[in-house]
Amino acid sequence: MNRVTYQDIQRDVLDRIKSREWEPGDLIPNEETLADTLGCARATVNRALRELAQAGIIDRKRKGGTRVSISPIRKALFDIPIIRKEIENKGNKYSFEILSEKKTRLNKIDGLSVETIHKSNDVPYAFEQRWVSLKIASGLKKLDLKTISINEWLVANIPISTGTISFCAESASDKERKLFNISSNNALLIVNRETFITEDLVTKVRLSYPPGHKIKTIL
Amino acid sequence: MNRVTYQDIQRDVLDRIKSREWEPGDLIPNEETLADTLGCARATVNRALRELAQAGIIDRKRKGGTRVSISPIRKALFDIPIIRKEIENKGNKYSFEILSEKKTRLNKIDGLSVETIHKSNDVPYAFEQRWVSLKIASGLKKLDLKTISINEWLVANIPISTGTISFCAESASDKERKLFNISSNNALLIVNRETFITEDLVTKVRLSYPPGHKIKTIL
DNA sequence: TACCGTATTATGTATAGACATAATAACTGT
DNA sequence: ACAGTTATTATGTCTATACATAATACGGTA
Repeated sequence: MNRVTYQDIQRDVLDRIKSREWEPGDLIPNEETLADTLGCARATVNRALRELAQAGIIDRKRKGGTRVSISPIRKALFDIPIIRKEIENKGNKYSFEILSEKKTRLNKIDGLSVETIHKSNDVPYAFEQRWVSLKIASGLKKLDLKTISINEWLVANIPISTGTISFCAESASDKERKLFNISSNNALLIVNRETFITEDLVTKVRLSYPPGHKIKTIL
Repeated sequence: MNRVTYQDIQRDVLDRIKSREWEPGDLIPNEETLADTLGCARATVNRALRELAQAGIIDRKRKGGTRVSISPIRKALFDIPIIRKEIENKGNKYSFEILSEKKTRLNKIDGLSVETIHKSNDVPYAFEQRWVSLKIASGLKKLDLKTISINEWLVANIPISTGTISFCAESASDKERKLFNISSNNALLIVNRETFITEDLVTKVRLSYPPGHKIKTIL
């Protein structure tokens, strides 16, 4: 006489959708009847369905009821780790080198521009061009930069932020061709990130990865 | 005498983290004391914190308590829409053209290989190379292919699936250079997707986007 | 000291009941 | 037929309580 868990309910619902008992667009029974037929409380059904809705599997509307999502805008969750961890997780040695560092202005805000090359087992792994607001960078002493990368410093010291991230492809510049030691006009994967703390641009990063690099996730 | 909602609690917690009252790595009060000080039920605090944990803001462990996550921005949620919608959402006209179609085997499984070019206002937008398992493709008649793309047919007809997605950059092939009308050896953004239904590979797609294309999300 | 069982603790989950809210349906009078 | 009001419905949320479970701390025994 085991209890019905919210995960049981999720499995049940997913099975019915997979078996096409409930097809995309179909209205499924309401929480109360589901609770009755499954033998559990409505709150439990609610939690199960709420999470499925978050995942984009079903759509819910007050009074309108719950239906199987018709064009599931599938959502892919990517982990954006610290580069050091990304490398160490592969069992490789991480190191980095600061190539340049100078004061610049971005959108009329004083800041620091830093170029870093991240290495995996001493082989260039990613090239980082970063601008950091001086307001933030003031906490960033020269000493720090010798031991940890800005990337990591920021993550550890700026707990909450919002921002945007985008992926695109670009041909390698001369500088990048030299850094990654690639011969011809090759394709780099570029990640652009802007980070804000309550409206203020804190840092802006362009990361370039050499040909062959993949950013992967499981749906 | 308004009630405290779980969203109030989330705001409160986020504010304390932003103001560095609670720093990365810090243990925060347990659910019961939070409920007492905020004047609400533990279940409400639980829901608030559970969602923040899902978002990667905090880490929770039974008996261990709840602490502010050390590397907070590590998850990015991307929407993977149907290409037609992606184009129509920009207010452009969607069309597509099937370039080739033939039976092939992949991992000893019979299937159909189809090459499609997706267009936005009649300009090539993305090039799709897809393999679909014949078991699945049997439901896919010639008629269907004239009116909707496989991409869309699959999304509408295969409600639930798991799989992998990866991004990378590649230099354009001769074929792609012609399709996108690009002059030199240019960088394409490549999206590779594999979709499974309970262990069985259903479809495998390689999508290539011309130089300049961006896939973006808000953190 | 090393090991093993037990107590403690914080989170995880289920429940019944209540009320809130958004969206629709039904009804009303003009 | 129409616009405006009211009723109904399904989801959304909060509460209080209970018990489950994972991880740690605390013992005592060999």
